[in-house]
Amino acid sequence: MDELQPADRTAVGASVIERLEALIFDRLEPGEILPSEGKLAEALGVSRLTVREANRALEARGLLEIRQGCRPTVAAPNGALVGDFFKIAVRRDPRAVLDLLDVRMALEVHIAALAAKRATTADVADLEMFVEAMRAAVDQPEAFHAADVRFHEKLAAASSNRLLVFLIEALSEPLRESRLRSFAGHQARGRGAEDVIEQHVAILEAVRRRNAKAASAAMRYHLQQTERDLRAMLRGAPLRPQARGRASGET
Amino acid sequence: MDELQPADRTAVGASVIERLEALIFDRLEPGEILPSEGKLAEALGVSRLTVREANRALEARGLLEIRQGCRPTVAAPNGALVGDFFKIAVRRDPRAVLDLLDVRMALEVHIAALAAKRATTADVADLEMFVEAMRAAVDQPEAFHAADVRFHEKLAAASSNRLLVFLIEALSEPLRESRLRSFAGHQARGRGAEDVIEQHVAILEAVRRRNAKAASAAMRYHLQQTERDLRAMLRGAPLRPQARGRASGET
DNA sequence: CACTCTAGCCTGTCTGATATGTTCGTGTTT
DNA sequence: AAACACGAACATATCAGACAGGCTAGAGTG
Repeated sequence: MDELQPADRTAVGASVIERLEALIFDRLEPGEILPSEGKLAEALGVSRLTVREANRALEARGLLEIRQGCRPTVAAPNGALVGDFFKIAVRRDPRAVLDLLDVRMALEVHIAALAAKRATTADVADLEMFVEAMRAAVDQPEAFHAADVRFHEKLAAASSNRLLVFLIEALSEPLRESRLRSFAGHQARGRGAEDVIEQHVAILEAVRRRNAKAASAAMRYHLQQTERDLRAMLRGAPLRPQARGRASGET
Repeated sequence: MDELQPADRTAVGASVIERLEALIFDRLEPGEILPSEGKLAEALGVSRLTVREANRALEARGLLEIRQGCRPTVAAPNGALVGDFFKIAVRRDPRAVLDLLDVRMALEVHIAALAAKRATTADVADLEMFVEAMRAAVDQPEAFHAADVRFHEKLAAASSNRLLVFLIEALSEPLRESRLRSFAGHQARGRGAEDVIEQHVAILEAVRRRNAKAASAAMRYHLQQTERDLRAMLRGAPLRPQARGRASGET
């Protein structure tokens, strides 16, 4: 009698979402595939439409991946959702970029400390490699920036905390979109690149020595310098409206 | 020729989502309402179903609120999405709770420093009030815990960083679900409550004195103690399976 | 003026049909 | 025999029309 009969024709969707969610968490691993919409509709006693909407909702929550022609596959957790949230916040209020920098400071400083405690020798070797890549790319802003990002991502990974990795990942996207990238390029061109490398070396060496406090301090200094240069550049050339190819055409 | 005509009948949904997104960000404020599904379908030249799915997708991303009978309203940004992400991560791997504690440590330590720099006298007064509430509730675990949470939320607000507020909000939900709440109650019963109050006072006083370093240190100590006690309790009585009313009945 | 109640709007769900993308087995070719 | 091309079966994407149930505001009543 407790089998939920479709007496209420209005809460069916939510019920289907819950049941699919339970199915995904309790019986399936990331990468596995779900039955097709038709099969699920029949099994759950609802229409294909309802299953479809449930699938889309779960996709939006990062639990499923849906492509036309293929059955839905269970998605591995990733920071895309959180990145979306940050992007939305910035889009609603551009000043939120400064808040993003605060968040990054908080996370990276802690990451540096954790990495100093938990990094393996292999991790340290990888970090060193990225610093070398930066040295080799002082004249190539793109490559320099890429190596910079990889260094920070690797450091997050070395903290052995997957959530921190996701969060750093989520932060880098909206920060990059906010013209901080062109800034990084600008930064790399001048002799500032050497300072940036030096700051990364300081972090790396602190991690190698397993000195959490020094790693935190080095990271804090690095981000403070980055933010200071950024603010200086923004004052110098404040938000030049991105010159896209769009001349006119606002539907 | 580049006006997206519905020649492709397969990318219509994504296009509608993008257009609605632009509409929401560029022309509407939180609280305003969108046209009904039917109107939008007609205006965009697609079927009601497509608009409906777009609406649900935007709802899942935290941009809309949809209730039966009412037209969709633009939602204010909130941390629910991020909270969902954390909850999902924990559900996939319960050990992620420890990662959550790391994240909280990172954020709260930074929040304490920012609050020391930015808090107004009114903020400090509010914080003091919550400490008083904790003092008055040493024998009422529920109220004690509530005041504790309010203190931390208020501190985040005093950092003048809305993203940090959302993140703290997002963290508290899954942490509470992870039986940390019963722990807080347990903690409040013993004389540990006095220690906890003392730790909050230390944070409060550091903020009042505008001493960012001291505030950070006090917060770090507080969270370290909390985590230490938590681990001790988990070792003492490891995950007692929640005794619900369910005797038997797994579908 | 306050209260009720209903008509109309809106979302929730179902049915059935067509278009488009994916996969995999089959058959052909080299 | 192996590699490639092709098509049938399957799966999702979208459309159209219909009905059920929730919500709101304005008409009507006391």
